[in-house]
Amino acid sequence: MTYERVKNDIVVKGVECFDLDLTLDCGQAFRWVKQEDGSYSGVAGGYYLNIMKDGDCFIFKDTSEEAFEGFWRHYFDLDKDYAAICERLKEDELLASTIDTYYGIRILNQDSWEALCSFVISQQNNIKRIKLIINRLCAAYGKDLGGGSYTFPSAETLSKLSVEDFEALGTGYRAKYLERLSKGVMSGEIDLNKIKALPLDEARKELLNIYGVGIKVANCALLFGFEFYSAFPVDVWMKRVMEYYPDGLPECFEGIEGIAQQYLFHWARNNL
DNA sequence: GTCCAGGCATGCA
DNA sequence: TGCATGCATGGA
Repeated sequence: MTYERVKNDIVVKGVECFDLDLTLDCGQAFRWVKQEDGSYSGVAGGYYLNIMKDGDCFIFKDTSEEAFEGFWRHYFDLDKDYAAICERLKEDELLASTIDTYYGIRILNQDSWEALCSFVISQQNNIKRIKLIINRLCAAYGKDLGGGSYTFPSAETLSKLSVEDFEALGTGYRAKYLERLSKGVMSGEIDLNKIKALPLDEARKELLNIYGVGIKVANCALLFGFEFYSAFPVDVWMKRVMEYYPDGLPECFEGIEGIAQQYLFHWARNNL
C-alpha cells in the first residue's frame, strides 16, 4: 500500500481486495451512504469522509495526512493482506464460490464504543431500521460536523439521557440497555480499553456481563470494534449457514473466523 | 392485517 | 443447562 497527496486528497494505491459496496454496506457499519457518483460518505472516529474508487486507486477526498495516518489507514485495515487471506479461505468449498462472487469484503476497525452501542441496537432488528435509529441518535446527540453530518455521540453525552430519551429515538425495548450501557461506560464500571487488551475469551466474558449484551452482540462488537478477528457472530442468517458445516468450522478459518463469517453472512443474505 | 429483523432477559423445568 | 415467552418498531 502506498499513498500520495494530490491537492487536498489522499490517493491510495496497491490495496487489493477492497470493494466499497461490499465493505461499507454489508451490515458491519451503519453510517456509510452511497452517493450518486458511486462514492461513499460517512463519519467515523470523529472525521467525515468521502471515499471513491478510481481505477486501481482509492481517493480519500479532502483528507489530511494526519487523518489518514492517524485514523483511516487503520479503520479500513489497509495494512492487512486480504488477498492472501481470501486465498486461504478458498480452501473451503463454500467460501471459494462465495469469494469468487463477492470479492472484496474487509473488516472495518471501528470504535469500540460505537460498535457496542450499534450492535445493542441491532438485536431483533433489520439493517435498514438499525441505520435509521443510529442516524437519529447521531443527529440528536452527536457533534455537528456541518453538511448534515454528525459524529457518534460519546458515552459522556449519552450517560445523561433517560430511558425515555432513548425510546424517543425508536430504540424500542433496547432503550433500557442503552441507558445502562452509557452510564456504565461513563462511570468506568465498564472499561472498553481494558476489554480490548484482554484475551478473546475473557473479553467476551466481560461483554456478556453487560445488560442487553448476549453472545451474538458480544461477538459482533469483538469482531468489529475490538479487533478480534476470531470472533464468529451467529445470527438468524448464520444459523442457516451453519447447516453447511455440521462438523464444525474448517481448519482454514482458524484465526480469521470473523472474516470468513462476513463472506458467509453476505452469501446467506443474498442466496438463502 | 401478518411476518420478520445481525437477540436478549426472564422464568421455569 | 435448556427451552418458552415477551418485547418495540417499521418495512415488506
